Amino acid sequence: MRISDLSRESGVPIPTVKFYLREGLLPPGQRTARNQATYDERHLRRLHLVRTLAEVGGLSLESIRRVLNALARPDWPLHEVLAVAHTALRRDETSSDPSLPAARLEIDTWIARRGWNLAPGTPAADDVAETLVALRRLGWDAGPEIFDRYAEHADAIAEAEIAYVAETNDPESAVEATVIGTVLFGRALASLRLLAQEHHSRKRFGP
Amino acid sequence: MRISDLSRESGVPIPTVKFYLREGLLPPGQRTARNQATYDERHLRRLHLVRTLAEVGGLSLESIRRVLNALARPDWPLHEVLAVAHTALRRDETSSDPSLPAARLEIDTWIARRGWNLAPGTPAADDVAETLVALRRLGWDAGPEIFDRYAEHADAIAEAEIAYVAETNDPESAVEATVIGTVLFGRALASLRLLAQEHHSRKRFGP
DNA sequence: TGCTAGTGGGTAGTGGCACTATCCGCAATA
DNA sequence: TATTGCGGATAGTGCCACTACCCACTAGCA
Repeated sequence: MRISDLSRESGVPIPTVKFYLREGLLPPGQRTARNQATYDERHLRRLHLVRTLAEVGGLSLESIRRVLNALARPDWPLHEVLAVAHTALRRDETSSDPSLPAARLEIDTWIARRGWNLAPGTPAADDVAETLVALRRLGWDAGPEIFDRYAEHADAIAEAEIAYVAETNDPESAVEATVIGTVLFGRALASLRLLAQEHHSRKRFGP
Repeated sequence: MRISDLSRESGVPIPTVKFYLREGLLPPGQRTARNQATYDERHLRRLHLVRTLAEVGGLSLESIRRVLNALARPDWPLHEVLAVAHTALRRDETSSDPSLPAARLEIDTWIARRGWNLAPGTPAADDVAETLVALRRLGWDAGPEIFDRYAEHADAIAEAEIAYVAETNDPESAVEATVIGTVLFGRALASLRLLAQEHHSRKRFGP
């Protein structure tokens, strides 16, 4: 399989494939001559993965690079991989709102009350704190309890998801399923929420 | 309130405020002279909203513009506003995968089986179909039922959300709450899922 | 053997997005 | 009166994700 086959099978233009190779998002092919190399199914699969994470998941190439590093370590314990994937998925900017540390403490207390056992400093908790700060800035008189219902459902969803990957025996598949699942089902959940909103909105207010 | 006050109160640099004014994301102030104008609380609030949708919600300025158009029509029936908000929130690219129409049909059938009553051609359903296509391209042998559990929870969440805005009497607040809630609680739900994943992963595999 | 399409590798250029800088004549304020 | 700030306009910046072009070289066919 040469670069043109890779391009045709995946629908990704050749210059872009070359770009991914340069950027290290795609490992180099097997060299057969000074200016020739062959690629295999794994390259094609990786190319699909990169494109899917970028287009469906909306990740930056930098985030994708970090996620792929997690994939390169299938020997890691699964919860390490999950942590790396979660960190990789975070967008990098940090809003430096002065009231964020206080909100973060509130969220930490609330998390503890929920009985969730998390590594201290988990990045996703910052996102929740940031959302709380944003709500207040927009005039909502909200405490962390406003997220209770969401947390309830998130817990049920996550429990099933973790149970699912725990069933998988092959560690490499488990790692990949974790990364793909985190991104793709995250997107699916968001879309399904919108669909459900539309359904209930129609039921209540619709024609 | 002059432009410098607006900037100081919001933390947004003056050139950026000017930029938002030019782009129509912020309505012009009350002119008091050829080169003077005053702004009020509503401008500050709008500025906060634009920044929050951009930074926390990750929306493009183009999406924000569309969302703001929905806000400009508080007389609309709420399910219209919701539809506009949902359309505005979609990222604009359309993956032209050849197997997407078929997947879309599968999703439509599945939606009907669920008993969800939706406008035909709802954009969010395309996103679900796209996710299904992506999963298959990555080797998952999946049908729409793979989303069953997510749909279950999304339904419960959305029902509570719609019930909440239905309680609000002031139509203007209801519209704004709808837009803010759709974006911010969407983000919160995603983060909470990651937190819950970490909790359950630790419980099962952790130290 | 000769010919041409294709290849890997490198450098440079492109387009879009979200700002950011600078300049101008005028207004406000000390 | 002098300085600071304002609004409006035009132009420039930095980043990101490609995309174009060029080169010497190779594969595959005539």
